[in-house]
Amino acid sequence: MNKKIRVRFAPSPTGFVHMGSLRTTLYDYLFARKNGGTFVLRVEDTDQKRFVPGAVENLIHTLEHAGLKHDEGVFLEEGKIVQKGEYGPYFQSERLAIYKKYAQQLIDNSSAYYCFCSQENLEAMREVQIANKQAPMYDRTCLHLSAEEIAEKLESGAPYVIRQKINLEGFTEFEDIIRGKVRFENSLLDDQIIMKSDGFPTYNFANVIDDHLMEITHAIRGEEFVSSTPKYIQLYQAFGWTAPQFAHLPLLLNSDKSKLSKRQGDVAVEDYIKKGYLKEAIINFVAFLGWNPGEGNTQEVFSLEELVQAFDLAKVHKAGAVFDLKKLDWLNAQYIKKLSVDELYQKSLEFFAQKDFFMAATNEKKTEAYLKKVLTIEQDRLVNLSEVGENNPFFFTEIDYAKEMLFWKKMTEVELQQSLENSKAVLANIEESDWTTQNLEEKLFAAAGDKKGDLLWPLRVALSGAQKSPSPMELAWVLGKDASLHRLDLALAKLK
RNA sequence: GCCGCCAUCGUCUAGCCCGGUCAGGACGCCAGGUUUUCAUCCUGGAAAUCAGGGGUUCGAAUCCCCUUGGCGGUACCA
Repeated sequence: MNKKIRVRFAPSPTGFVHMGSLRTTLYDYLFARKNGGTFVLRVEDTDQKRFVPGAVENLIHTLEHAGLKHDEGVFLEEGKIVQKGEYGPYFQSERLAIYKKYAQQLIDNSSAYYCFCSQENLEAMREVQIANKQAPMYDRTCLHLSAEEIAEKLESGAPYVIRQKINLEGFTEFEDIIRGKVRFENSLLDDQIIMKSDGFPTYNFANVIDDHLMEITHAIRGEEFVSSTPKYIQLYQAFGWTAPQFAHLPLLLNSDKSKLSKRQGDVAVEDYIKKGYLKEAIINFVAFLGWNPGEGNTQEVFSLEELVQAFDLAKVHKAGAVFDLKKLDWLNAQYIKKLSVDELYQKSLEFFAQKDFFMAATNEKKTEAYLKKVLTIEQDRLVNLSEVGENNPFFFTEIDYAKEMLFWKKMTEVELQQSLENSKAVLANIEESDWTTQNLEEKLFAAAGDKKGDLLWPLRVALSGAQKSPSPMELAWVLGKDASLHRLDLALAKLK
């Protein structure tokens, strides 16, 4: 009853981390942290056909990047996969002998049996059943084989699987932490395969064996496993084991409410990282898809630590949640605003490096000091890191623009020239050491009087070549005195 | 088909367990303000007859029943 809480994240290594998997892991993590439990990472690599090289490394890397550190199981150390903990091995592919032993135990106590039916026959049987509007279920042909027949077939090396012998009487029910009581009629349960003909266990079997052997107390997983849970429970019963507590999480949905899929957009955590979403924003966002602190709490932005404090598995919803990028964007912008310029700079470098306009820029525009100035201005305008510099390429490139853009409202050419000369005089009079946005603003405002547009608009265009840009003071500050004066000269040259 | 789960603004949701404020917040959207443009920021607004229909009750989003719709499962995938 007071056993130490142990949860596991048990992904199959298919190559990338699905957003849904991230949320499951996050809930595992939050639940473990909140309750002082242990969080185990176990790799469910029982499907050899789906083996993807490098998937495990990628998986661990992504989880660690997200900050969801586990305590036990499979880790990555200096690029190498290592296993830590007293319940290993943590790769199911390395536990084959264990599954074999337990499967044998079930055969010995008549809770499982050999099945020699071919896949073609099974398929044909299923088709007939469906045609007859019956539920597709194994017909137990092999359950009735005599001991001699079984021995003979095994002797001859015939391929076989091992099936769980379901107890068809009565019903099986369990108490789901999220859904409450769920009950299934046993007569509807299928004699599912627990050991495949290649000697590997199915997820349906390995999951039960490992959760028990690893002393998992709470099985937190996706809703898609609800209907197989009664079979797992029968397995626990057949062994005389106590089942863990179950918590089945609601699904993540596309905007059309179908299960979140690749076809309708990016589903991999890595995709969002590459697009410049901060891990904190992704975690925060995904945490609220299917859960909410409730009780009138209206806080939206939560750090991982705050999530640990507020999290409650019982408050997780039952209904699926649509994955709404707009809210992710907003959250990401919030997190970007909270960054220090140093942090923003560090995180932005790789994104700058992806831009042609940046790579083509002169060296003095790639310095740390210069980029930090650019980022200071952009911080409030960024939705994600990948758009860094994108809206203000004039910080990096030479500019060109039509002369007409320089005019503010109904200004004449003479007035425009005066305006630009005026700006030039003001800027020329400011010492390099006083070159701050605050001081620039003070001096420019003083020179502009109450007709700010007449002075500031031409200056903006002269400095940026664009109609939409940060303020002229900010532009001048980033560009520096020399470049600003130079760009003013270029503007004046257009009037000649 | 069969089994199971679910159902509050467009979206994420609070409220539901312990019936009784104009059903609250956030994103998005619209309008206004700040402002030299953009963004930020501030203010305001539209937005759910609480899926529909029956009950129970003085009173139901909240309790009960039915219907509908959506989703999941029904593999030698997980």
